[in-house]
Amino acid sequence: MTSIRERNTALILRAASEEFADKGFAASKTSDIAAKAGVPKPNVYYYFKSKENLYREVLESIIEPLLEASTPFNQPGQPADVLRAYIRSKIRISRELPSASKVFASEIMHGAPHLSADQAAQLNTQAKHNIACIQGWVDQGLMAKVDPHHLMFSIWAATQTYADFDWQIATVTGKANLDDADYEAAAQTIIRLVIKGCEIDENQPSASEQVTRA
Amino acid sequence: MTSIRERNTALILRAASEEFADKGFAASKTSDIAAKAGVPKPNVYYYFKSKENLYREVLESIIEPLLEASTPFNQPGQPADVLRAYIRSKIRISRELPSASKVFASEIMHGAPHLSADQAAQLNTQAKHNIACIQGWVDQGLMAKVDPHHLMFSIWAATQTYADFDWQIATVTGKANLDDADYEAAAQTIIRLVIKGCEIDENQPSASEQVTRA
DNA sequence: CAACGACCTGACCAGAAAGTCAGAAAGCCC
DNA sequence: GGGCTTTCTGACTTTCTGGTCAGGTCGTTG
Repeated sequence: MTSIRERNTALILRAASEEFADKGFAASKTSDIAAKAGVPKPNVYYYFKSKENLYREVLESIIEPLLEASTPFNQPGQPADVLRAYIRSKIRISRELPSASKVFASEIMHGAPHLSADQAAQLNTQAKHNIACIQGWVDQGLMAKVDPHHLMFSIWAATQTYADFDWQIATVTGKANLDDADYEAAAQTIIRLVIKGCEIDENQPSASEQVTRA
Repeated sequence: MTSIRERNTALILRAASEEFADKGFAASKTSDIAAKAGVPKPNVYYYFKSKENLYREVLESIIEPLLEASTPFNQPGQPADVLRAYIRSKIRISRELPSASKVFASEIMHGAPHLSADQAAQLNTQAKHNIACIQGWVDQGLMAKVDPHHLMFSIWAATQTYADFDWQIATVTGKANLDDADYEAAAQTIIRLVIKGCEIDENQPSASEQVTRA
């Protein structure tokens, strides 16, 4: 029974997520994390060797969900269905793991200095796969000729923003917290922009037709 | 001739922008900023009273450009034209003021603790105006019934991302820096998503027609 | 050219926060 | 209950960095 260990590490990890998300790595104090977790500071060092180590573990906790969000791209499906599922996954992450999401965003914003080469490679590989997948659809004439890189950047940004810039969203909407309906509206708006934006233009030849004519 | 002062404050301000953008407020050292600006540390304190003060000035430098980007909403125009102009302004800011943009994003991400009430109010007022403007278009049947809040969030996010998450963009595209063509492609992609997403659906009654029938 | 203020400098200080440690307490297993 | 490991504790050290200061230099203006 290492239930004490499990309990405490979980407690510390959660407190650390919130603290790092709130203030950033450098501005977060281990003593505050300890206080928030309800344990004495030396225990934080007992379970995690250092502040940086603790930070890395928080960061790691978001990598898997992030990779998992891309599963729609790893299975066969129509462009619209895949994109819809992907957007919903990303929105769900923003909603359910807001702190880890923010920590990740902050990490990326500062050039990912704590991300391991392996983690970066994993994320990058998946991203490139998704982009290649979209490029494939474009080439097959299944969707309009939209730049897949920029399309992905927009989707990432639009979905992440609900975690990262929650203050701005709260200020503008006047609601401290978004509810189910708000997240549904957010998902639908982004899905609409993406799906409509990817629809093949009526009075324009599709990519495959162009190829045939060339 | 206070040209010495002007020169040095500009030098320090630029160095500070980059440093704060790169590492965040807390992780930035005034000694590093001084070194990057090519002046001794006490001079930083001579021209700016404190680190926080310096940070606030950097932050302030982005407020005006940000407000200015909304000018398309303050003049009459067709929805598509206004949105197009707005997106291009925002992309331009991301490109031309990447450091200040990042500092601003980071500030918002952490709950805007250094933003003055006045600055927050200004930004908020403008944001609400833009959203009301879009809502007006929807009500007049000039565009599809898209939630204006979420539309704005998506536009903000999609355009900001080129400054904030430049590392990710560099990693995925494999280019250290985006060139003119890349920014043009980015703008066009976002514009396409937004314009197509806002187009009135053919086989759906517009808002004004609905009102007439009601 | 003198004198006044703006500007520069290296050495210094104070406080805060990361990290440590020796030993006490609590669990756990036989 | 005895002995082992895990967990806890408060007091301590160390390092780092924001901020200061006394005095020097420069440059501008009468």
